[in-house]
Amino acid sequence: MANPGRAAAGRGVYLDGLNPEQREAVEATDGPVLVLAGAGTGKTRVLTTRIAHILSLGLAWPSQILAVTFTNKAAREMKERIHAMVGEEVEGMPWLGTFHSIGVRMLRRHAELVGLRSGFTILDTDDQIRLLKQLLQAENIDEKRWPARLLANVIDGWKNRGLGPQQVPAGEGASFANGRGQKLYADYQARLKALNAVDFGDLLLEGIRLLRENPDVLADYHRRFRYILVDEYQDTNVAQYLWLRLLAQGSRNVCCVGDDDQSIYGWRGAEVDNILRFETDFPGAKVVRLERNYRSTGHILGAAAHLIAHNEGRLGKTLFSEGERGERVTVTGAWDSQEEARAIGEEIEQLQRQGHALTQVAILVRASFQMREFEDRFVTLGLNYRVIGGPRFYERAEIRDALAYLRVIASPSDDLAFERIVNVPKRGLGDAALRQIHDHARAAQLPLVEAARELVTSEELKPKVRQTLRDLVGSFDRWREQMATMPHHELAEIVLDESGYTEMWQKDRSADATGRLENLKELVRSMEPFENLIGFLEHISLVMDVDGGAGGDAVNIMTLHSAKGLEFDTVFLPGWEEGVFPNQRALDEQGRAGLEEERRLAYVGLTRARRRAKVFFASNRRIHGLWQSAVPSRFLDELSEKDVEVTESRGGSGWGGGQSGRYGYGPSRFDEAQSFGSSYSTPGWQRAQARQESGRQGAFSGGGSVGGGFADNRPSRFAASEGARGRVIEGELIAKSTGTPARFALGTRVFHQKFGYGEVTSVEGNKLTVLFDKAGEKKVVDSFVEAA
DNA sequence: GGGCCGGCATGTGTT
DNA sequence: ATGCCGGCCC
Repeated sequence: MANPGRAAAGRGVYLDGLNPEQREAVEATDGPVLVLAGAGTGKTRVLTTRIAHILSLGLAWPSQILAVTFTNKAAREMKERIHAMVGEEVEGMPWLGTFHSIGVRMLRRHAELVGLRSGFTILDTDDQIRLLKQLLQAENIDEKRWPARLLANVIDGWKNRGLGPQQVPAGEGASFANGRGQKLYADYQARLKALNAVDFGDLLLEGIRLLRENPDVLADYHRRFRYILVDEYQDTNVAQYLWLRLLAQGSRNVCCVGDDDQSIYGWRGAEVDNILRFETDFPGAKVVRLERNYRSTGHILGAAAHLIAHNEGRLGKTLFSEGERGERVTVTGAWDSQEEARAIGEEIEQLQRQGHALTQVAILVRASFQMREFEDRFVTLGLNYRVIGGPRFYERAEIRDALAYLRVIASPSDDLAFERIVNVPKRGLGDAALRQIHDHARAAQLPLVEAARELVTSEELKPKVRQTLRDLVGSFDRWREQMATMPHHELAEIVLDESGYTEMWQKDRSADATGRLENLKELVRSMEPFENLIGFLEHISLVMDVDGGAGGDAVNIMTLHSAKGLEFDTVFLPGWEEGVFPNQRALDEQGRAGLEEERRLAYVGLTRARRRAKVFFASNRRIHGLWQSAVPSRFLDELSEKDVEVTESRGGSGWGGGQSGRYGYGPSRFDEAQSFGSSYSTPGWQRAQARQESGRQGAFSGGGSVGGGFADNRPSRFAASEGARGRVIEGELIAKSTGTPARFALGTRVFHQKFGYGEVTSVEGNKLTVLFDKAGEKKVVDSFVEAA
């Protein structure tokens, strides 16, 4: 099977350093393979090395490999890593990307076969909902009772399961608006076709239809794709599974990598069953388990393993590590959520004093409302933090408005974009005018812009409205002409200016207006690298993400969901209370399945930690403005005792337990408060109080600009810095092991504020291991020591 | 057409 | 407690 000619060049160099299981997964190129890759077992490495291996053996050309991921970030990383291994060839991997980007690629090539034209637009959630709203209005459905948002979810759910309007089970079509769900779905699809548009779900669903209804096209892809690789297989939904299965029927060389224990997206349509059933779906499949963990210490793995063992219906893996056992997982109770935040803040300051980088610390919460407490606390302490996740750049209203202008310029038939900005800024083209344009468009079978163009030559509109609309149409014509002669980012600036859009925000005196103007500038800047406007718009319809700078040294705050795939030295896991985590709604709506997914989420959280995992719970928490007392999470009891240390909250008031049984399960070893003395006079507490008084200036002037935390009406450092940055990506979170020249050589004598004098015994990028004369061996970041 | 008030929900979130 | 949306009034 190997092609000796190509294999000769540097054979197997890339295989060095793989463990036997990883190597097995890489080398099993033929037939179906399922790689069950536990947390921190080198999953990405296996995937990328496998591709390098296939290329290096000459088994396939880069263009003959289909490699799918869920996120752009994952695709980007994979590209980079393959590139590092095999060089230029990766440029020729046109089929490495997200399910959706590959879906678009296929649909654009064969658009006419599914009733589209090749230049179809891709609607995002916002457009989708506005469209559905129109349909609901047309049907006279009470939007209060049946919100468009809900319908969008219902339709997405159907699409996730690979169901077209005709395939919706009868009972379910009735579930929305008294049985009108299915009809609305059908109407919606018809509207999309009329608009020459698709939504995200269609990118797969129409892809499936394309392959099913056109055997020649399918056969073509079968010939093309000699190898198929899928990342995060546990997150695939039914539609993705069907799509993959169709394509994999060709070569049958399909390799899926995933971890059933990390399936946390069931609520979004992911089917754990896909991974559980792999061997049935692909008979003769080889299953490789990666269980050797390179990330976490023994105690962390032990606690996580014991927890996840409470789930049924797993494929079963047991992670092991050859590293040290390390520190036990700590469990700390606090009186309320404020004390929890205070205790965590103190532990972080402690770590900071010991020389730990804040980028290596993360707080992982179940729900975003928990973040606020930490933000407040950290602002008070002057501790830098960054919130990862949250509203994304391209979802901001001002960005979407600006994009709508550009969309209308690029494709005059984009009615949804036109509707969005026809009266933004306010120019007197309200509902009445828009309705007239709509009516004419429907009668004349024209896009809205064209209908408007005709309408202004008639007497139908009021003179004032007619003039405004004529000007607007004229502006779009002018901008469209300029598109040919002018760099697109300059055009964007002109459009925002001449349309009055920039001015609208300049006049706006609300607190976030400056931030929005910043965002618009950032948008214009982000357009520069693209070849032209069309290219830019195509990119952002699929990549609703912007690379934010990594920012300075700051604590990472994010949800457990967005932490998947990341790792940190120290992980704080607050809010382990019944109702919060496991989340009550997950239990109510999904029962046992919901509980198991919550448990997997806990497992994901624990396994993000390399060296320290610190779990917290509070007895009282304010939820929706009401103080509620809570019971420690059942997950606490599911951590193995030998791996856990129950510590005292620094605030020291314990949690006043004794409320177990409220949720109908047994007593907990965390019910009793006896291990928590009331020690309000601990040094930490005194210091915290001192800080609260004197430390205020630190909150506002302290350190880098990463910290946000100002609520809406406070000075907009938040909006201007963090706000513009949006999502932060993984890249910088892991300490660099190469690249930066080491500041200290082995054997150098150094001095550390806390540990005193010592000698460098190992160097890993910016991380040093130092044998201190008094304090013994410690790992420190190089910026915290100086040459002695 | 614009601004104010009241009702309602308020898990996780990629493409 | 808080924010968002829709309805209602000027």
